[in-house]
Amino acid sequence: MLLNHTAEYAFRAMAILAGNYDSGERVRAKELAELAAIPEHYISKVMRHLVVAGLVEALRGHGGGFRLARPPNAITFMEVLDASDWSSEDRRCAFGFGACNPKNPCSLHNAWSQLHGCVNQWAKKTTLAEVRSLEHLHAELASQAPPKD
Amino acid sequence: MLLNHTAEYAFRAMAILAGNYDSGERVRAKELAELAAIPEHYISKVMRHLVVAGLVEALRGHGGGFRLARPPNAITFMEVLDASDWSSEDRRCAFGFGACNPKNPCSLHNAWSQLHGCVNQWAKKTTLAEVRSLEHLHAELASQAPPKD
DNA sequence: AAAACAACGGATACCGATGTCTGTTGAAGG
DNA sequence: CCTTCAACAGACATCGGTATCCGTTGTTTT
Repeated sequence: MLLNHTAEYAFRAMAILAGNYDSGERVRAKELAELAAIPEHYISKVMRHLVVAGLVEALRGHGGGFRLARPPNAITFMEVLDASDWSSEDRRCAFGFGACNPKNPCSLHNAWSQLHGCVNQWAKKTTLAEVRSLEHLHAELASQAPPKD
Repeated sequence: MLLNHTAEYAFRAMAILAGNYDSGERVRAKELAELAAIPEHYISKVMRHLVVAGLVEALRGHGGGFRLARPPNAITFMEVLDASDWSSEDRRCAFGFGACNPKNPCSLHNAWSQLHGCVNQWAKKTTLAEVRSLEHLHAELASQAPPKD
């Protein structure tokens, strides 16, 4: 798999919260766990990372729960990855050579950079607004004359 | 990290073998482990996957060792990933919904597809010939007048 | 003030990926 | 034919990410 569990859980939780952002309401951990298919007793760990990273706002007690700290279009997936202690490790050489750099690259440097570059680029430019395009997508699909199906 | 250890080890080993392809000689597991910084007793696991996948040719006994089964430019990183039981899981929904598809997508479907797409595209089009460009790279750097450094 | 609620935080258990060890099989050289 | 070499194969140990549990803290309601 491309992401570890924690990072994938974070993606899902953020997707739910993004979809719920306009309502302004908070989502409780238990609900969130169910909606995002995250183990109920594990979600607190996942959310904690997102909270301390400042991406999610938490409130305790009656009526408490989680919601995005910013609008979805102001939160990139890169931030979510970083929050989930998923280090992109751009600088680490594939061979573990400390001295590996563009001028004195290890033999994997080129390919390795390309791979990381493509993921990082995606993560930096894609925001949580992308997940909300669902409604639009549905709307578009519905309004457009279906090809032939 | 982007890849699990086994997959990364496989990348490194293949890079070494690719660099050694022209010589036609085989590389013993012990050497390979040292060159690719793979735990000496773990490398047999890594290499076996590559062998059964038909990417690497193994020979036992005196003068034995490993070498690529095909020229580097005929082996894509996707094949290496597949061999390392790194399932790209294109079809799996990020939410675990069996019914998730382009016509009835989950809310992460778009973003998820993009991410996988970018990695898969890279892996499919990039071959082990890429790692050999090292020599060329060095040659180019040497021949070119350095910009200003 | 008390009770209910819900996130926080640490301690612990679990499990699969990773790493180690030992013996076996197959190939080449003497 | 025997020895040596080196990949193969499986059993076992280890480690870290994952998951569970439980008590604590802070907030709201009554």
